[in-house]
Amino acid sequence: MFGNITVKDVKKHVGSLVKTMRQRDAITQEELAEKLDLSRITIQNLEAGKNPTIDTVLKVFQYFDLLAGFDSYVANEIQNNGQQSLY
Amino acid sequence: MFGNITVKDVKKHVGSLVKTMRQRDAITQEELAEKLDLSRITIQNLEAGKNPTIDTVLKVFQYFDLLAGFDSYVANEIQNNGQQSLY
DNA sequence: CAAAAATGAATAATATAATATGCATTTTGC
DNA sequence: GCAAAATGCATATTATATTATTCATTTTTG
Repeated sequence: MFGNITVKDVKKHVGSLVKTMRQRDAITQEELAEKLDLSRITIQNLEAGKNPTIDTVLKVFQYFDLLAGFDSYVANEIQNNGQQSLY
Repeated sequence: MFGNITVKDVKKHVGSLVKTMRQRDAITQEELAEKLDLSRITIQNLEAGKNPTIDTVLKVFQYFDLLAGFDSYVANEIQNNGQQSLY
């Protein structure tokens, strides 16, 4: 089969999300980096789909108000998988 | 106000998710690490809410079949935020 | 179009994630 | 209860993410 998502794909998509949000708010990589106490290069690498730390990703998510939503997503997965279905 | 989710909180929750999935499948940290070509310490730190790379997180997600779902989540956020609402 | 700003990308230095090892504690299975 | 396995945690080393700097290219805007 094909259509299998790879880790690399997802990193690219996370980068695209950051770029999308940043452009929506019309701020530069430099401005975003300053606000989050990161360097412009880190933002650039993130947007380019490199391998950031989860801290970097979550700080950006927090800035764009995506953190609570992501947390809920994780909590939901725990709920769905923590206990085997009864059926 | 209170109830604000922090980056640290989310890292803890991601760690909890991994531990939950691993225990559901009844495999050890060592076994999971071997399968993903990571060390037991990396799995342990991940579960403990330390600061892993996104590669580590996504490899684990992939193993537990959470990767496509997460990718869809990201794609959805791009859709929701890429263009300002018309209303 | 021209100037300025922003981005992509490379190199080198620093900070830190990933790793190996060892040991104490906890959990599991008999 | 006891032995074995699994986990938590500490230190030291290695690999790599982050950073600073620089320059080429692209995009913006006046």
